Amino acid sequence: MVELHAPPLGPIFHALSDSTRRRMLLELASGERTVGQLAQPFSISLAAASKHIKVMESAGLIQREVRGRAHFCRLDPGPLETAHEWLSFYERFWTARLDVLDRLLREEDEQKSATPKPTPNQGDET
Amino acid sequence: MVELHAPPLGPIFHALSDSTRRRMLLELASGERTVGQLAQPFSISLAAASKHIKVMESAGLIQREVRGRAHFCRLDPGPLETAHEWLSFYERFWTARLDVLDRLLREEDEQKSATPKPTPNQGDET
DNA sequence: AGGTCATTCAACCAACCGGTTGACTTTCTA
DNA sequence: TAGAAAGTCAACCGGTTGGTTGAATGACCT
Repeated sequence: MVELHAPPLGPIFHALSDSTRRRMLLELASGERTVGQLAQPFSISLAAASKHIKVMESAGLIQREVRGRAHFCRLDPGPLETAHEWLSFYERFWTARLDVLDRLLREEDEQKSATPKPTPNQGDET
Repeated sequence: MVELHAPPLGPIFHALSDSTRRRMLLELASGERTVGQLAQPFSISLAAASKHIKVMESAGLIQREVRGRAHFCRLDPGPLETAHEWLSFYERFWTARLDVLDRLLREEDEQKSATPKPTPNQGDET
């Protein structure tokens, strides 16, 4: 375990629930950005962008360094890892679903080669 | 690609941002549950639980089947996989961070055995 | 020193969120 | 068939959210 005091999931998922913030994170994946640089692609005021950044900062997703009059933000991947790990618990459900799909396709394939009927039964779907 | 029309991330992350809903999902990991069963562990009204369930349902996390007067809910892992995949994009950041930590520890270790200086130079960091 | 640049702060607004209560519909059961 | 049980719905409430504007705070530039 690397995270010493794992950040709470609520604020992390809440920060990620807004598309503006997700796009800002994507931008930060390319490197350090100032508040103004992060705000520039959006048609919102600087104050609104500042609020978005504060939401991510208090969720631990962003770290800020003030150099002169500019505030430089950089990505902190820790909370993203925390969220990723939380989701991994449910991984067995979607892999299981894929296994079922795989099994169904395989069975259909076997039936197709065993009984060469031109229009196989569609099942109860529709 | 398995998801035909990937569910939007906003509603998914929003659904996950509430701890009551996350606990309900955990409960659903053990199998099908009715609305009443999902509400029971919490000190909230049935109507409030019903709203939570509707939030998850419209995010695609839950599927409902009405049998008689009971509504049975079961987990749909698709949106969880979508969120997991989205987060995986940032995986390189936390693994990179671990690599750096690893490298630092390794270097410190090498220096300790090569030049047994008690206080090695800290570099230009600070 | 004065002006401009980068950013936050405070106040305000409409919309949404999580919760309640009470009325209602549908289904099961005695 | 009357009542209880399982849920939803609509209305309401206080708090939060995402946005705005205008003023304030520092830091850089000339």
